[in-house]
Amino acid sequence: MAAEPAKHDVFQAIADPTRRSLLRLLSEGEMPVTAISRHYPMTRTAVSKHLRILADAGLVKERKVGRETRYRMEAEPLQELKRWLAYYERFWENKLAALKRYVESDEEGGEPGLSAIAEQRESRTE
Amino acid sequence: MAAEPAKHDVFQAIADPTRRSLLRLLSEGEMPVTAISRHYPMTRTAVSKHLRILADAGLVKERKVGRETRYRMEAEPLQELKRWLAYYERFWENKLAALKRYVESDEEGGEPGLSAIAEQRESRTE
DNA sequence: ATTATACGAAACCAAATGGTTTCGTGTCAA
DNA sequence: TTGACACGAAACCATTTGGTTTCGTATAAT
Repeated sequence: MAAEPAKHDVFQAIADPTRRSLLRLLSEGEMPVTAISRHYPMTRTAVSKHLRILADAGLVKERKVGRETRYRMEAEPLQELKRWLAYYERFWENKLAALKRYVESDEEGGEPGLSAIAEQRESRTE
Repeated sequence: MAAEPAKHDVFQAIADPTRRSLLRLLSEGEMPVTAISRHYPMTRTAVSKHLRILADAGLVKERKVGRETRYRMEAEPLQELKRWLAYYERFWENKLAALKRYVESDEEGGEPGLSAIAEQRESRTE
């Protein structure tokens, strides 16, 4: 019972720059298709298809008002992205913490655990 | 001077489920290509191409050791995703806060500002 | 009633994507 | 030195993607 079919997932939906832009635009409020498409250098139909993909991912909802279809953003599905990301945060946080220790100790001899960071900081100049 | 060419961006890189899985796998540690590809129902070459795309986005780094190429994860570029996401968090947080107020007040008459939530909670059974 | 507007569906197209097989090269092992 | 192993490059292929134009239909305006 329940649950959307979700033919397109959130990761795929936000992969396209135009769709990310659409999301941003709609975050300012509901808007009908023609008004939306005025912001883009492509046909209304193309924009409409992007909106469909966003809708499949649950990131926008449509509402018919007279002869127009108004779209609005739905941010909730982005929580999945946030959860996914949470797993990886510790990795860059560890590295930042290590870097901080390294800088504060201001020693030059690179301890083994920090080699990756040292390498990164030197990656310029051959 | 400086700055990666970044032919592939992070959003596109993580759009593919296989690549997300690769990232997860490599988060456990450095691994050579053949070992990596044993986890997937596709050829080593295919995996190699996914790794290339991840590398283009800066999400993995390679290191040659003897005849093998070992890959490791680099989480930092995911910070871009985090920053992107930060903009949208307030939207679902607002909604959650509104829902909380709604539930706690346990009134039945829907105030105008909460119509979207009411609608959402009733969306079944027409 | 007629015309104009707003939109989606359909058919179509070029390019990108995700995969394959085949082959060449560098490196380790006998 | 002769294999065997690890890998990437290249050529190729089917499907998906991002876009177009054309058309039909519902609603609003005259």
